[in-house]
Amino acid sequence: MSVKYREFSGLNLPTIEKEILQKWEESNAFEKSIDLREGAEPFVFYEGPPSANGLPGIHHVISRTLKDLVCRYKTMQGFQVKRKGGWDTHGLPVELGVEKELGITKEDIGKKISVEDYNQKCREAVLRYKDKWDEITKKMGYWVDLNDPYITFENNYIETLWWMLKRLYDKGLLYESVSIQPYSPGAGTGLSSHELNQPGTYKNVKDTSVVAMFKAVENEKSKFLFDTVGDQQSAEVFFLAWTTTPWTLPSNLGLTAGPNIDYVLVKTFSPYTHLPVNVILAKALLGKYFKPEGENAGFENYSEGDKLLPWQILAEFKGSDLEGIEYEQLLPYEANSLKNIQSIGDDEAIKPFRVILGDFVTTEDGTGIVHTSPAFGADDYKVGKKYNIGILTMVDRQGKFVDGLGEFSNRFVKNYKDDKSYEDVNVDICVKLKKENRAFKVEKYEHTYPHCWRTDKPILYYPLDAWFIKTTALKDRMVELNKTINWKPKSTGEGRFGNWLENMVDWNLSRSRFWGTPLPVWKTEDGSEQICIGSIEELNSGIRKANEVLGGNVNENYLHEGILDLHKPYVDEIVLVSPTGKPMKRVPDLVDVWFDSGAMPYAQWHYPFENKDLVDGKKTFPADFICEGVDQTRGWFYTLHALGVLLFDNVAYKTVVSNGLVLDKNGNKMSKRLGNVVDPFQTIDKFGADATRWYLITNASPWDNLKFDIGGIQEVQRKFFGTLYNTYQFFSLYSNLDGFAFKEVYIPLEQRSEIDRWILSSLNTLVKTVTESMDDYEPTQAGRAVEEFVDEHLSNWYVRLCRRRFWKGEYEQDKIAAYQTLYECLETVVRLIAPISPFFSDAVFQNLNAVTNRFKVESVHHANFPKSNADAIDIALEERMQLAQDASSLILSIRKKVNIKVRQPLQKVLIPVLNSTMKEQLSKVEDLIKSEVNVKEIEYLTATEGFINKRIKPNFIALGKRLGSKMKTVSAEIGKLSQQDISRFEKEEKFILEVDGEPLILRLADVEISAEDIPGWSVASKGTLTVALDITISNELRKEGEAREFVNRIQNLRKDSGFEVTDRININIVENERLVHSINDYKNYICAEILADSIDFVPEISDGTQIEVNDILLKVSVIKKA
RNA sequence: AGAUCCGUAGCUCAGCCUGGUUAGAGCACUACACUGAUAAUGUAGGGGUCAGCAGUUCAAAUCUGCUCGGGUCUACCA
Repeated sequence: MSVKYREFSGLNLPTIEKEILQKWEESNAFEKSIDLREGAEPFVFYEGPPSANGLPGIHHVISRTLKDLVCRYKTMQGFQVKRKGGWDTHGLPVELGVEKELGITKEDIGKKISVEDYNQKCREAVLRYKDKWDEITKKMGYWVDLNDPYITFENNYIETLWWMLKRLYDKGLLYESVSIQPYSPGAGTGLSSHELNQPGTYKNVKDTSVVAMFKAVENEKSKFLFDTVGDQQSAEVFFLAWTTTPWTLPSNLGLTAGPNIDYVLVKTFSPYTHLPVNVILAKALLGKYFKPEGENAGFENYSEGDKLLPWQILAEFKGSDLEGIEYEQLLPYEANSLKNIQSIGDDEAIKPFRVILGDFVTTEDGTGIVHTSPAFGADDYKVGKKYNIGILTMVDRQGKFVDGLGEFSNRFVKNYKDDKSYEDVNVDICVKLKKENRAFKVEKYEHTYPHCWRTDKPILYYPLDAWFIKTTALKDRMVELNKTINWKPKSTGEGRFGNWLENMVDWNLSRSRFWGTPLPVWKTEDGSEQICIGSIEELNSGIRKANEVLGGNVNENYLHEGILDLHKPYVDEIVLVSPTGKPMKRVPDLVDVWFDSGAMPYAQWHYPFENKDLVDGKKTFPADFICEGVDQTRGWFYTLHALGVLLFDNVAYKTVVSNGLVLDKNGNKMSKRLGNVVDPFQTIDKFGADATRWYLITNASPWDNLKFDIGGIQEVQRKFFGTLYNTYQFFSLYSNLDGFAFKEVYIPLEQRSEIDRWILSSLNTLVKTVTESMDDYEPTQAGRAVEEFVDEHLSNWYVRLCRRRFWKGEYEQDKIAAYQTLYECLETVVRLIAPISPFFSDAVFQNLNAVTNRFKVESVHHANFPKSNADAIDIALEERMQLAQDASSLILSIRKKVNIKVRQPLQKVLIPVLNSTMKEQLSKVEDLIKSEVNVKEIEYLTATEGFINKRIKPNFIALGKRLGSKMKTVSAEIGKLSQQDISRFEKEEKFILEVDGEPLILRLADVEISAEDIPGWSVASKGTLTVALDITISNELRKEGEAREFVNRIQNLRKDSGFEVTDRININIVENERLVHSINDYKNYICAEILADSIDFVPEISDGTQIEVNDILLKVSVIKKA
């Protein structure tokens, strides 16, 4: 037996990991883990591509740990798990980073720097931190294939995107429309939601707000209003509508009411003109404009100076009653005439200036009637479209009013030019309305409003042309298929994602940026003809055709080789030709980067131009599993799902795990600003990837937010890895001495001792638990179960109780059984934890396997996951071991209380047994208890009246159901039972209780009886288990105790002297009256324990050591035999 | 504003789905013990209005509703 188990010199996870990493690299362990499963059933995993233009953070480590552990687990379960990596390379963050670096703004692109150069910069920037990413990937033990990653800016990738876009186009799911988007007149550009969410964009501002009065037209529809008003002098009826942006009023086309909101018609006076008026507003908002004491008061006596406005409700009705009522245009000018409105929309059916209905109306602010200008609000636009009230954009892209608006023409709606003499046009509009009896209330209103992060000016919501994917067309199918997806946690799928699907709007694909996938749509100048390109080949033939048809130098740079780069500016230089022979230019839009990532299932394989079968043959589609942060719910999870359903009528993933955020230890979000960002490199270097991974996984469920605390990693390192390490060290120490290499036949379970069968039973139960948890994507449960096993069962019970078996005696059956058992536990545990902590598990596995060669693999990651052996599981055994642990713990606590150390043997323990099962269970573990607590015998007490005091209490679960409300009375009655009653109850197994004059028959199952006390003994109890300890120390016991103390002291001396465990010794003791009997009586025992060949009492020792045994001092010398 | 997750010991978390009468564990703290696993370990102790309020129930940490606090996502609107 030349090969020995390698013994670690100390637990240093980072060092072990470096070593393992090197081995993995040398042996291509990752590639092999896939190759070894060639032909096996695939388990499909998609890597959500990170963007390498930022540094990896600790939050990347958690989601990658989750991905990695699932993939490793599935591999060990026999699946082939290919893991193609990828890089997300397009998009705004990249562009902003480059702009910052170059010190330019969007406007400079094409001026100070050409689009070509700019995009080149972006291309260089996207993989700026690739090295850092590769490093963290390696160090954290994330196995992913980065040799052949998909990169979203590559032509092949973009070509697949084009193919997809064309398919959508052909299906009629890609269309152009206006959408109302945040727009910065100062910067002259639309803003993405990302830009709008920059810190500090939402500012508290005071705006001039106005409640405007829209005069209702009297006709058949509005008759019921005017009837109520009667023939007052001024029979005018006004709708009140509030706005904080008076500049939108010239563009007003409708008034939106809530169909179920209660409205009232109120007779009152205008606070400004003091003319009698009748106004309509939501009933719930009356209090905002009218004082209670003004109701029905003094209309006749009202005069201009009066503070109190008299008012009276004339009628009450629902919003739905108002639908269709017309009103006079508030600010009519040339530019916003009905004729113009209809000609803008090219539709004579457009009918503005009506009351329409919308669900978005609330009664929290304003009047409950919303002034609606479809150009300047998304809700307005939507409802306006539904009612076909047209659209007016009376503000140009610079942020000023257009011509034809009288005195307001060409005035900026906000001070976009930093004009010192700027006068707020909103105020002037309000003044005009006041004068014309069209304003009911004008005031400054404070609210938050988004500002452009670049110009610091308030943004406008502005209609811009954009391309959309008609996701709403397949909404039902998306909802339906979502129900088949296994969401972890479930609530995210049903709640956050489900709601999102229910409220889906069409996907706005357009981005007016530079670095991204160009939308492959070309249009003729008049827009009458357009074409969507679906491949490079199609584009190249279009290039040639256009040159042939249009002649001249059209596309001359692209005739020879075709297009080489599918980005701007090149694609924009291409002119195509329409069927009717007109030139077509590309629409300038880029595609939302989320389309890039949502397309990765297909684009990563350049589908359908290559690898067609991978997708069509369902070999790599859909994914069995994906995992990202919960913030991806409406990002990647959505786009994957949308494209999967839209294009393939299939889910894109079967299981999705959305992990929570990583917060700092105080629960704050990590941010550079706060300086609380955890550097994953430092953490891993210091504590090791395994401890970090284990901590991240076991500390909280993946979907809960994690409060990241370095202290927690230290704890994991010490508690879990330290314990496992110690257990392994213990094993290797002794098996190296004994030469155990698992060469002997596997000893059948029935021939092993109780404790061996117990730990193996627990082990198999553990395997079952872990497998179930992992299958259910609950790694936290799995990890915690292993922790408990290693700590509580394996280390603190099995090894502690079995230590002697390893170091004492010959290498025979029982010892071999112990080795086999402990070995099996270690070998199984490391395979169980391999997915979570890939390094340490592999180190231990390889150390074990190097000696025994039980697995014909190089790495734990090539081994199979353990399978639970149901035959090895013995629930009764596990229960009685628990009983033994509890009993021991109780006895030790008594020893502690009366201050008798464990080395002092005691004679007897009494344990009252409540039934025969309990006695049977206890007697099977009797020896364990006795040796653990150093007691000679255990006596079982059966119900002997007077000796044991018993306690009885109702079994609430059983009785509660039966008794219901009588429970309280019965509970009290049971509590009153005497010791005699309880005995009789136990003997007869039933008891009749008088409750409210009625007999109630109780069975034993209806109550819980426990032993409480044994008068005259030292007792302790836990649950139904009670123990009593005989604490008298006889002379014989005292001597044995002293012998044991003596052994202990000598063992310490051996250790201090640096003797080997196997060295034999001779001992001389200076004669000592008080201990001579103890030592002589137990000489054989002592010699056996301390490996002594002789113990002699001598008159004097020259250079001995002073030791102490139970306060007795004596001098000894220990001599190692040569 | 809506959706969702979370709130249990000083800290990190179990328990909640399926309600049952002394609410657990680890860490930390205190004291004692142990010392052929020792960068360990055992025993004991203090420490809780289970965020708050209300409801359902014989019985609520557990079920329901509301409120408060924290996080995230979406939206930001007259």
